[in-house]
Amino acid sequence: MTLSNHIPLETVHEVRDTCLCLAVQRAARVLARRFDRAFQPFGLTNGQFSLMMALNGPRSPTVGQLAIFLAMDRTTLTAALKSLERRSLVTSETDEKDRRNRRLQITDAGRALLLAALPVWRSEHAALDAELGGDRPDQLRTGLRALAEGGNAP
Amino acid sequence: MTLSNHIPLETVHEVRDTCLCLAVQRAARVLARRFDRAFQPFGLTNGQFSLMMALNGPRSPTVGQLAIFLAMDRTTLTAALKSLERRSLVTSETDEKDRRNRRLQITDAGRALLLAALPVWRSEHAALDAELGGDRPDQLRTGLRALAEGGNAP
DNA sequence: TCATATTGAGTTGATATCAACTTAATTACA
DNA sequence: TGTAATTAAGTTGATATCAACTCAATATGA
Repeated sequence: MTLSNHIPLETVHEVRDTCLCLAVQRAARVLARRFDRAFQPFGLTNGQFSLMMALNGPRSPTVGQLAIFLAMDRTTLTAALKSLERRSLVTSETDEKDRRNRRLQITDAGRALLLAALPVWRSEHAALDAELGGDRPDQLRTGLRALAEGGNAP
Repeated sequence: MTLSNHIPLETVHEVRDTCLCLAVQRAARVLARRFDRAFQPFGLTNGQFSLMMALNGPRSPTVGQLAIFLAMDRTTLTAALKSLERRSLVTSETDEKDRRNRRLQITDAGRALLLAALPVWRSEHAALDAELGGDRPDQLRTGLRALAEGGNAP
C-alpha cells in the first residue's frame, strides 16, 4: 500500500457510520430477506406483495403511476409484471382513452393469494415493530418517507 | 371483482402507510439511484463504493466477513467481486492459515478511484443531510442500524 | 393539417439479489 | 487416525435493478 493514496481509517469509519445510503441498503436487504421468507409459503416476494396490494385501490393504475408509487424504475416494473401476469395474478389492458397507457388490475386469484398472505404480513410486521420497540417504528416511517419523497422520479 | 375476496381499502392503506419493508425498499431505490448517478463519472455504483471503502480497514476481510458487514448474501458478494476483480480494483488471495478463506484487498488503483469519488460522496451526503434537516438523519441512522442488526445473518 | 415535441411503455445489456445445491478445507470425536 | 459434522466459498437459476435506447400514441404550434 502506497502512502500517497492511503485512506485514513477515520474516513473509512465516517462512511461506515454516517452513510445513509449504505445504512438503507443494509436494512433493505435484511427486511427483504425476512419478508421474502415469510411469504415463501405463498410463492410471493415482499415486492410482489406490495405491488399486488397497491392494485387494490379504487382506480386501475398505469405502469408509470405504479412505478412512481413504488419509487421504482418503470422498466423494472415491466419485468416484475411479466412474471405476475404469467401466473395470472395480475392482468393489464390498454386504456382506450389514451392508448399509450396500460391499466393494471389484480385478478381474483391474485386477490385470494394476497388475502391468504395478509395474516402473515400482520404477524411478521407486529413482531418487527415489537423488536424495534418504542418510537423507533414511527420515527423510521417518518424518515423513510422523507427519503423516498426526496426523489422518487427515476 | 367478487365481494367474497375483496380487500378493504382500509387494509390497503394500512400496508401502504405502515409497512416498514415497503418503506425501506422505496427509500433504498431512491438513494441507490441518487448515489449511483453521483458516482457515475467514476464508473462506480453506490454498492461498489461501500464495498471498496470497507476494504480500507487494518485487516483483510474474508468474503463471509464482508458479506455480514454489508448484510448481503455471500453469493451476491461473490458476483459483485467478480466485476471489481476484472477491473483490477480489488484482488483476493487464499488465506494460507485456513485455505477455505479468501482474503480481499483493495488495489492501489481501487484506492485512487475511491479517493477521487470521496469528495462527491461528501457533498452528496451533506446535501442529503440538509434536505432531511434537524434530527432526522440521526434518527434514521439509529433506526436503520436496529433494523440491520435485527437479522444480518443471511 | 402536418411536422415536431412530449409522453407512456418496452427492449437490451449489465449488475444485484438470494435460494438451493455443490465442493473443498477444517474440526470434532469416536 | 479416520470418519462425520461443520464451515467457507462457489455455481445455477430466477427475479430485481436501472441506464440507454427504441417505438408508438398523443399533444402542440405553425
